[in-house]
Amino acid sequence: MVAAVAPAAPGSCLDATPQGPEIRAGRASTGRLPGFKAKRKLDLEGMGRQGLSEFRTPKGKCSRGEGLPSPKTPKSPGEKTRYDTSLGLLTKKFIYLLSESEDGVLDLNWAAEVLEVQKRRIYDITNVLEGIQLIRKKAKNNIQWVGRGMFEDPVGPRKQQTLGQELKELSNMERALDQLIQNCTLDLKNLTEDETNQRLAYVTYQDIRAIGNFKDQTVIAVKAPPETRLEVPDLREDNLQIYLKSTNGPIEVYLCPEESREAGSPSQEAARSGPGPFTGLSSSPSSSCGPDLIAPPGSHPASVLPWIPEGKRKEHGYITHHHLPYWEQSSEFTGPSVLVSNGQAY
Amino acid sequence: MVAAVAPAAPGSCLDATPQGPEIRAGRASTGRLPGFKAKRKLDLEGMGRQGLSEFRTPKGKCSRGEGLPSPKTPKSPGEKTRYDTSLGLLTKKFIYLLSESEDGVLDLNWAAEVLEVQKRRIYDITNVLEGIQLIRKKAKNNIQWVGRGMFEDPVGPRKQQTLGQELKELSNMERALDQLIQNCTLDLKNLTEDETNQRLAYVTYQDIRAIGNFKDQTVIAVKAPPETRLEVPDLREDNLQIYLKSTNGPIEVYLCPEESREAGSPSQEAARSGPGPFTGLSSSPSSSCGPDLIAPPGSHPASVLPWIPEGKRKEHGYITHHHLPYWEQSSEFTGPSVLVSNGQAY
DNA sequence: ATAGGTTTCGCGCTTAGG
DNA sequence: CCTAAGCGCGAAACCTAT
Repeated sequence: MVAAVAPAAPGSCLDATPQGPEIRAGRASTGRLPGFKAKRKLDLEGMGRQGLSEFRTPKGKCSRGEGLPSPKTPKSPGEKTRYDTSLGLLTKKFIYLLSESEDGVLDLNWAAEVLEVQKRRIYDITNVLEGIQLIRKKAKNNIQWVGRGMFEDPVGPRKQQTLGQELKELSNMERALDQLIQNCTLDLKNLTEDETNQRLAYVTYQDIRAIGNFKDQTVIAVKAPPETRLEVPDLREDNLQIYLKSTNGPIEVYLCPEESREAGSPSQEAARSGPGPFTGLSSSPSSSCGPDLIAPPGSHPASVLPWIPEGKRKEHGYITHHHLPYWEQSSEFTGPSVLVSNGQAY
Repeated sequence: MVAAVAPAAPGSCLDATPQGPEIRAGRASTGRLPGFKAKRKLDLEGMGRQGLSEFRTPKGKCSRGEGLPSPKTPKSPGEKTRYDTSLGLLTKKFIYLLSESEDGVLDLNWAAEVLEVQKRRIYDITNVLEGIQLIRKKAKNNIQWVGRGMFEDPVGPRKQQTLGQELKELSNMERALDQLIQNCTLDLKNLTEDETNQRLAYVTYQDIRAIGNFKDQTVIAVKAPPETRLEVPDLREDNLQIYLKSTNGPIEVYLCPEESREAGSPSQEAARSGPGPFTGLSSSPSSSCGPDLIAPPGSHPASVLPWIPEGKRKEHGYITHHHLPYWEQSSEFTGPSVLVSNGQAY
């Protein structure tokens, strides 16, 4: 359609015996006059808008930082140097055109026209680009850009699509789960805020002790205001420290003693303080107000703190959380009601 | 050196009148017999190890998922179809070779030999690849792969190097800081473990209250065994819950009352319990053992818990952390001694 | 410079394949 | 019969060596 060597209009000043390479005898078999490309079409055809001009012949010296060799031979102004028609430059132009059109689709014929080259050359480019899969044949005379090709990370188009699919599915899954979580949260909130429920929302000493996981464990219940922070720096074994901070109110902590031991003599074991890691505060026979809320260092499963008195159960709501806006982006330490037990998060 | 069309040894069975395309009269100017590529070298030359064989002629149908058109014409077994010699396939092989050699340098002559193609074709490839700057001419007959070319994200080689540099510097910085942290930790550990220091390592009620940050804040000191876990789920504002778990021992919590208020009547404000978020446990006038270690919901800066009695200071070591092995990979909640205050981590 | 040798590679003939 | 592309001639661009 486009290509085909024009027989040279018999009167064109351009074709009239140019000073191109002397017409060698050889290869004359085909009626084709060497030198000068005869196709031009007429030059109109808006050609790719602006840009693209930056690819023009680097006439003067042109400080070519990288890329193509560096076009020597500034030669005569009207002549097109070899560089001007090089595949490399042409490729750049081609890629440029490709980048222009969003959706990365490009018509080869149009490209050939705009770039003023034989279609043949375009094929050279597309073939290679297809090889590295940066491009794909979309239809006749139509190719399409395809992101990242093989290199960089060897994800074939197959794998690529597979992963894309998987990603989409996982996203949906996540959204669904988020929805569920939100629902649950809301339900819980409503359940909790209900006046009726509030009266009954509590746990007794035994309730907690009854939980299997708490068997032979030290159980401490802590109530702290919103935004309370806790930190347990890991020093070395044997000892442990925790930093707690609260802005919005006091923190309450209850040590839940084991049911098995005779409940009622909490301070009994507390006296048995020894040279453990907690020799400090814990072992001090507090003097200010009654029994310290402390268990001695040596006796792990022991406990000495007052718990919710059985008779008063009605009054105590353990699961009383409400709304609090989270300024905190760290979702780690925000929220109401804390129940600390052993190892596993609960 | 390598290329150059071999004039065909006058006796080679291969070149002796091959059945290639009939020798057309035209273009005979140059003494060159068409058909068959005359170069072969001898086929030895280990050729790029294994691999590459996967690029061989897709003889049978070959379920070609993507990429090149799909080579029809299984044709006669000995003949090379047009697909076999296509630029696209060749490019793939070429890129493969390139990927083989680390450092991404490749000798074009060698490539031409291995791939069994005329050098000319290699040039077609390199020119295009150079165009998109995926490749760079390193030297004569030598090109080099260059990561990500223009598209994808326009990070020029300049920017790239800059970022690389920055990355390295930051890594060093990080290492240095880690070192410092470790030093500090060690120092602190030694300081703490020293018998002499242990006797004096404590803080008094006033000491803490004296800290500027704690002005008008509720301060709670918590001592918990290693591996104690705490969680403060973020529900909604206004309310807060904390979950605490400890396997290795009891947790101790002290509420540090404000100095300003007359110290001595801790239970005073405690009685003023109201319908706040902490109506539950906190407001209950505990019956089991003296005053509850709780502050009422409404009065934030209030406190009611017993603190370290002034007279006993000597006994109490607040900063008594020792070694504890961390099974936990989550370095969040592991370690001894906790001091909780307001918002900012401390 | 000039000549001779290489390496690159524009260019378009020719043809496989639909 | 026409498009897509393999293919290779031979010139330009590069190198030495004279």
